[in-house]
Parts: sequence; C-alpha cells; structure tokens
Amino acid sequence: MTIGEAAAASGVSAKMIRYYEEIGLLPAAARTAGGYRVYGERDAHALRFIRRARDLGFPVERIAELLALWRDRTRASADVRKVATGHIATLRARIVELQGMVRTLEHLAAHCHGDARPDCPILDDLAEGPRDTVRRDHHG
Amino acid sequence: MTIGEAAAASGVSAKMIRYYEEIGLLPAAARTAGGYRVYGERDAHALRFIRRARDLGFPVERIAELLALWRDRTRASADVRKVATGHIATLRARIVELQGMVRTLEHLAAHCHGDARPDCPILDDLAEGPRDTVRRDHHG
DNA sequence: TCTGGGGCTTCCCATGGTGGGAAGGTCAAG
DNA sequence: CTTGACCTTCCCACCATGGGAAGCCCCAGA
Repeated sequence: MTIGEAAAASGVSAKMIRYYEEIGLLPAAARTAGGYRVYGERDAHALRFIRRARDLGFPVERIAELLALWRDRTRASADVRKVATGHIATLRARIVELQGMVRTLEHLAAHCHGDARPDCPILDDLAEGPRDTVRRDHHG
Repeated sequence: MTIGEAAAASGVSAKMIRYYEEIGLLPAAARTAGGYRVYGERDAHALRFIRRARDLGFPVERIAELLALWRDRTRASADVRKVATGHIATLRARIVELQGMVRTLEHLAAHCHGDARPDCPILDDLAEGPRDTVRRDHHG
C-alpha cells in the first residue's frame, strides 16, 4: 500500500501520516527502493485506531498511550479506563468553561436592545467589566 | 505607562500586547526617544476590553470587530448583538461536539471492567470501530 | 523503450494565541 | 556614572492541520 492508499483506507491524510511518523506516534514505515513509504494491513489498522481516537478528542500524547496499551496484550483494562476517564474529565472541564461563556453572553445579549440605538450592555460589559448579577463566576 | 505597567493594569501580558499591535488589533503605540512603547489610560482601557473579550472566548478577529463597534459611537446595538449571538452559536456547536465525545467515552468506560484483565471495550472500539448502539452519530 | 502524468518525496510556510529566551539598548534610582 | 530592572527585536516552541513548490518515482500505454 502506498501512503495515499493508506490515507484513503484510514481516513487519515497522507500529510498527517507523515507527521505521526515524524513525531514517533507511528514507527518509520518501510520504503521501496525509490524511497516510497510502504504500508500493510496492520499499519492501516493502527491508522484507523488513531483516527477514531482523534475523533474522540484525544490529544496525540494520549493516543500514544492508547496505542501502547493496544499493542500490549498483557495490559490491564484499568489502565485503559484511566486514560479514558482522564480524558472525559478534561472534556467536561472544557465544556463547563464554554458553558460559562455562553451563559454570560446570553445574559448580555438578552439585555441588548438589538436595534439602531448605540447603547449596548455587551460593549458596556467588555469596556467596564463585571458589574451586575450574573458574572464570570464560572471563571474562578 | 510602560508596556509592563499596561500589562499589569490590564491583565494582558506584554508579549500579547506587542502581538496585538503587530497583527493590527491595536494601533502602534507611541514611543519614547529610546524606543520604549508608551501607553495611556485609554490604551489600558482598550487592553482590558480585549482581555474580557478573550475571557469570553472571542477569537481575535471578532474582538477587532467589537473594538471597532466600541469606538464607533454611531453603532447600532443590533450589530454588536449579532457578533455576540454568532459567537454563542459557535460556542454551542463546540459544546455539542464535546458532549458527543463525552457520551461515547462514558458509554465505553462504563462497559470496561477496569481491572487487571486485558479485554477492554474501549480499545476494541478504537480498533474495530463503531459496532453497537450508542455511536458517533453526534459526529455527522 | 520511451513518455506522460499522477503520486510520491522533502522542505518551508501558515494558522491561533501563547510562552520562553537570547542579545542588546534604555531608564531611573542611587 | 553605575547598576539593575525593564525594554527592544528576533527566533523557537507548542498542537494539529493544510497548502504549495521543487524534484523524483512508477506504471500504463504507445
């Protein structure tokens, strides 16, 4: 398989495959006499694994851990779950952050006339900072 | 005010102040004879504005729009609200994405023994792809 | 066997914000 | 005038991805 075929078979772009090899997420691929990278089914499988892990938002660093666990048949499922739950916590924290922003913005937008007049609590808030009730408590 | 004082007064690092100037978010600061940037209260005010907008997750591009509206006393509040609601939509979309990941991961983690045994549905899912009920539908 | 063109190679650049650090100049207090 | 804190610019890094250029490889078709 060429890198293009591996890309098509895995959903990971050729660019990214080379990048993953460069940063050591993947072992260096075998090469043809002419220098072309060659991939097998096993490689394509690993690439699909990576692709799915990325779709679930795992950073490359965690994916490396997951790949190592995957390849280690003596792994403990507890170790895998630890990686997963840690990632869940990270995602949840991010969600909470974003929800806080949304809450504040909704509050501000709700109090903005949204017409031709220039006065606007959104700008007032950005300019003068937190003054009233519902504020950036989520931030601390 | 030196850049360090402006940074302390606004919560924006000196590095970032220079960066914002470089990308045109801020006008070039006045300079002393020796080349030091000089800031006034007005500048500090704008920096605090930027800081708060960033805390609300606005990308620099949107902040530029907000700053322009802020400085334009003939603005329509509707324009401000449009920027805000657009950003809210972006944030919400991101939240939905993250929630989808969390949902999938929770489902997988719940079915993982989490003990010393090696078999693990989390790895199975990453390796073999979506098979059962609760899947990455959120993704499409 | 030659040729064409599509795919491959490496290398550099950009994104978006942020930080770190080096080399050198400035400023204000003493 | 010295000293040391602060400023200047410039480069590098992160994370993950894409774009593009210059040049080489490979195979199908003539």
